[in-house]
Amino acid sequence: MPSSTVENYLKHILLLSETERADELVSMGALAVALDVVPGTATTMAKALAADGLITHQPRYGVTLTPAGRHVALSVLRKHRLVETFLVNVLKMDWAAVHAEAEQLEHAISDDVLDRLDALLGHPTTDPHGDPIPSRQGKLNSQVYATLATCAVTKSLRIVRVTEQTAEFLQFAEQNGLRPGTLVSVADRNLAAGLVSIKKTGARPLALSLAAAGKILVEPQRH
Amino acid sequence: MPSSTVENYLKHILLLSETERADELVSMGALAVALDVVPGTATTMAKALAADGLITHQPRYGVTLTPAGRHVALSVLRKHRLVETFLVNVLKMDWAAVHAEAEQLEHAISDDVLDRLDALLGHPTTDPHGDPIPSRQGKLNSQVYATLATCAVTKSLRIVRVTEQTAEFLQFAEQNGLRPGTLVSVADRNLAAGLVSIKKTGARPLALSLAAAGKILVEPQRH
DNA sequence: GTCAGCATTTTGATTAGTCAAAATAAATTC
DNA sequence: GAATTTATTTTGACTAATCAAAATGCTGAC
Repeated sequence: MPSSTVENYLKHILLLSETERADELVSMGALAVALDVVPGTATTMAKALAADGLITHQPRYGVTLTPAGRHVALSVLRKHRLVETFLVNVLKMDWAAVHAEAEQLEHAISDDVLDRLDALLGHPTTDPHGDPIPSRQGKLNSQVYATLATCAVTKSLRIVRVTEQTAEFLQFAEQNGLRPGTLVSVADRNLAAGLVSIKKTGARPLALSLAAAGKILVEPQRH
Repeated sequence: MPSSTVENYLKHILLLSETERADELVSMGALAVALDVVPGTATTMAKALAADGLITHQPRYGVTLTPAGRHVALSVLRKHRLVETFLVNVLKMDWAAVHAEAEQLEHAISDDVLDRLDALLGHPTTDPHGDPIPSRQGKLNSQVYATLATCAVTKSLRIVRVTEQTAEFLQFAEQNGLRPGTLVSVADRNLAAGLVSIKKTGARPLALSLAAAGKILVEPQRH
């Protein structure tokens, strides 16, 4: 069994390689920041994971997951997102609090318990933040969506995902009703000022920084 | 936060001191066996826990929990038993499998999640094996029951608890319908042969070793 | 009362994961 | 193309938890 530490490294390598444009290596710097360790620690761990065949390490350039490493990472991510879904849907926990809980539970839950949880929840495909849940077979829907920072202005949009884990941001989103499923439109975008103004039907406009708007993924509203 | 290792030491000290007659010290030998480490490791850890004020250590004689240590131990035990109850009652898992699962989850679950689980389950006072669940305030019902090895013969009895964690024994008990709540009577007890013969109403008698019978706690049947 | 047997403690070593800080290599600037 | 900046790697050290095996100290038998 991989340790929780190993699971965390692999999970974050997966998440970082999703963020970067395809088949880019994940840098030691980015990995160290994600795991909150000094860069030297990330290098040491990278060598150990490479020796175990879980990642490939191109010294000085970065790492990628091997199939074996990706398999572990997807399993951890599936646990994380199903646990989050359970905590919100069944235990009625706050959207903003569940990430921290799931960080712990994802390493303690067995495949058997996970399967039962999955069935109890009705085999969901996304978690409460709209993040896709890897399938049991390890398939991860990584569809590319527009964000409130990049989509066309005034179009009728549906929020599909909020890609930010901090309780702070999620609380803000919650309070302003910016959850997956919510219908919004972009009223105005001012690149110079770095501001996006969005509007929920029947509510007053809300200003977001471009950075914040970029965390909210949307699709054209379906009818 | 105490590490999982520390939590496990404290939990097992609590469990061992429940087993022993009151206010006996828990020996390093017993502790080492319970935690599956060599005795020297238990000694080393005992000194560390004593330095942290979680136990008192009488060198060469044994250890007991301080109030602070007992508090941690009870919290872990509460998590363990509520998780077991959840796994059996909600996820419909097998009686025999849940102990191993709960060993992991007890260290990963927060107090907040635990409270919600407790409410979801309707604030149970015992887990599926009949083991008492410590209250949120840290009260542990440690009522002393007779066992099938010690109770009067032919009396009408109700099983209240099965004090054995191994999947093997629990599977055996399950298959023979020896769960908490089941009504049984002791048909015969042969101390020389070390055998107890028990009988469920409307079933044929079942032979148990004295050791096995001693794991099954009973009370006089209530009407 | 001495000694053998046993549990406990001590000692020295190991592994996983980490940090601080020095050394090195790559990229950027001029 | 040399020099500076920046990222990465290396080195040495530390902590938590563990084991193997030697040393110690109770305890009960004689």
